[in-house]
Order: sequence, then structure tokens, then C-alpha cells
Amino acid sequence: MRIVFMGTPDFAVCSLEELLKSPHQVGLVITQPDKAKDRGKKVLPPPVKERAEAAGIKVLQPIKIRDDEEVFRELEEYAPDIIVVVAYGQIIPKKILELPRYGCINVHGSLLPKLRGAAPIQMAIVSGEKETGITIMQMGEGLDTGDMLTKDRVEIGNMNFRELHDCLAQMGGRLLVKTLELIEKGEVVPEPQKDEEATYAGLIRKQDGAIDFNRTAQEVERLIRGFDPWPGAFCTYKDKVMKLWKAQAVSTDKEEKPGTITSVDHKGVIVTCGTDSLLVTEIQMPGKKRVTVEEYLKGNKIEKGEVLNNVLL
RNA sequence: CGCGGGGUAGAGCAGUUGGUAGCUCGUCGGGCUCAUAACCCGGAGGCCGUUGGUUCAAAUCCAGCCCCCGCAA
Repeated sequence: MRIVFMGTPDFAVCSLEELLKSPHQVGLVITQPDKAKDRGKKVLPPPVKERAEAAGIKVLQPIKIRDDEEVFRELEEYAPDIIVVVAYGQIIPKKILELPRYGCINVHGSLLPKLRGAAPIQMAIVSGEKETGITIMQMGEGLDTGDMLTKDRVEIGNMNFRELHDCLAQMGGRLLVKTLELIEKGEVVPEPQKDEEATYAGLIRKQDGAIDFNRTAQEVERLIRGFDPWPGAFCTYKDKVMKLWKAQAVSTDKEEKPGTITSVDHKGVIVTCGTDSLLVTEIQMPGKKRVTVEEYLKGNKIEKGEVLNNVLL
């Protein structure tokens, strides 16, 4: 099939990669404009752009695809059979959705109708789902509300965000190629989503990583794991921001105020939470690297009885 | 030129009023102990990120470069 690919971050690169390996023909890629990110305010191209250019594919980067006439003309001219959208980052107007013969399909990182929205992978971990997966759907006008075409699932286990992200990205690419095959053969059976079962995972902001020790140790642990490596879960220690990167919930009978450190040794630091306690084993202070608590203690001191505070926002 | 912290022994840190480098852990050897991620004794291990400058003398002062990290986006 003649395909137009729309996507932006690493997550989308996997799908593009699989398409390039497949017999399908990707003739045009649309991605977000280059943005100033990172230290030193460097302007960097989105990962999908880099990969597409390496493959010699034409790349368009409209500021607002919604009312970009030129992009629409290019699309008409290329006349794709289908448009594949993976984490593109902009709302796609109806006239583009309806342009290709098979319309637009989207690779989404959750088992719809659960976790519609921008950050399904992090939120699958944070909200404590046992399993999640990939859903490929026919795009409609609503937010991730289109009919579901195919699904693939995976157990979350103890994966952190990075691990689950990479896992789903690859799974998405493979399922995408398989789905295109089914579409060509006319073997897909679109299944409507049950709106009443829908949940949402909105854009994550940096401050969502603020830890609240009044919550249960399990919840805090999931926040740490689900936001690793970005944006990270953090609190304050001695008036500095401390990020927690690895921890596990442990049961206790202590009655300390949440945030209180009740034990410090080479295995880690035990912090009281609203329910149960958290054994923290890997941390990071500002300007420093991530280190295990064991390493941190070789050159620094943490005293029993000190308190980790919630960051005040 | 977005703001800021940092590169010192395998690891984490101290040392910056310039004067031949120190702590904790680890490691190696020995001892103690029923036992030990415990304790005691002893040893090895650093061209102090890199290049150049100031100086009798630089980890320490000055300039450039490389790399790591926090914030902000």
C-alpha cells in the first residue's frame, strides 16, 4: 500500500521502522516542527524526522496541520491508500481523515477504551494496571474514540516507564504491519469502543512527579516506576529536590509521620508512607547522577528521623 | 549566547587563604569470633578531566576545550 506516516517521538520510530522493512511504500512523513529543547536551548529535529530523512523520505513539518493548505495538497497529490498515525501530537482534521481509501489508523499504547489520551504508558503503571497493550484503531473525530481493529497485550510486571515504552513501541510496530495486511485482505472487523468503560491519561506535567507520602507505599512506588525516566518522582530533602528512582513497598507497624525516615543502612532508606513504608534504594540529588543509596552513603550522611517532605506546589 | 552544579584511588565524597593529597566503602594480607555486609592490625591503589598561562611552587589562581548532571523549555 501507499502509506503516509505521521508521528513524532521515539515511540513512533519503531512503527516507521517496521513499515520500512515491510513491502509497503512510505512516500511521505509528517512530523512536528523542530523544537528548541535541552540544555543550551539546542534546536533538535524529532526522532521520526531523523529516521525518515535517513531513509530518503520527504518530510513535512506543519506548525498547525489543521489549516495548512500546502500539506493537504501534498497529501492529495501523493494519494495514499492509508495514513498511519503514531504519537503525532496534533489533532488531524476531518478532511485528512477521510482522504485515503482506508482512512487513518492510529497505533495507541493502551488497551482501549482504557487510557485514552496522551500518556497511556506512564499512567498504565501509575494507576496500577496489571496488563496493558497496543490498540490499533480507525481514527474518528473524537479523542481516541475510533473503532478498534486489532489489539496485543502485555503484562506490566515490574517494568518502569522506559521498559514498558520500548516494549510497546516494538509491539506496536509489529502489530501495525500485521494490521495493514488484514486491512488489505478485508479481514479486519472493526469493534466499537464502549464509552462507558473509558478512562483517560492526560498530558503529564513535570509537577505530576511530586511525591505525596500520605498516599500508600504501593502508590508511591508506582509513581516512581511509571515516571522513570521522565519526569521522575521527587520530594525534598534538606531543602533540596531529591528524586527517587528505585523503591519497593514494605509493610511496617510504625506510626511515624509520613515522610519520616525510620531506617538507614546499605540496603536502602525506609520512609514511612500513609500506609506501609517505602524502601528506597536509588536516589538522585540536584546536579548529581543517579546513585544507589549504598553508594550515596559512602560519601554522605542520612540520619534516621530525618524527614522527606512533599514538594509544595 | 536560557540559568546553575560538577569532573580528586574501583565507588561515593572532602580538600580551592597556592607548598609534594585525605575520608568512608570496596579490594588484598593477617588477627579475633560458634558466627558475621561485625571488630582489630597492616598493605596496594591517584600524572587531582584535558590543553596552555601566572608562579620558586597549582588539585588549589586565569583562559580555552571535552564530558556528566539539575532547572527551565
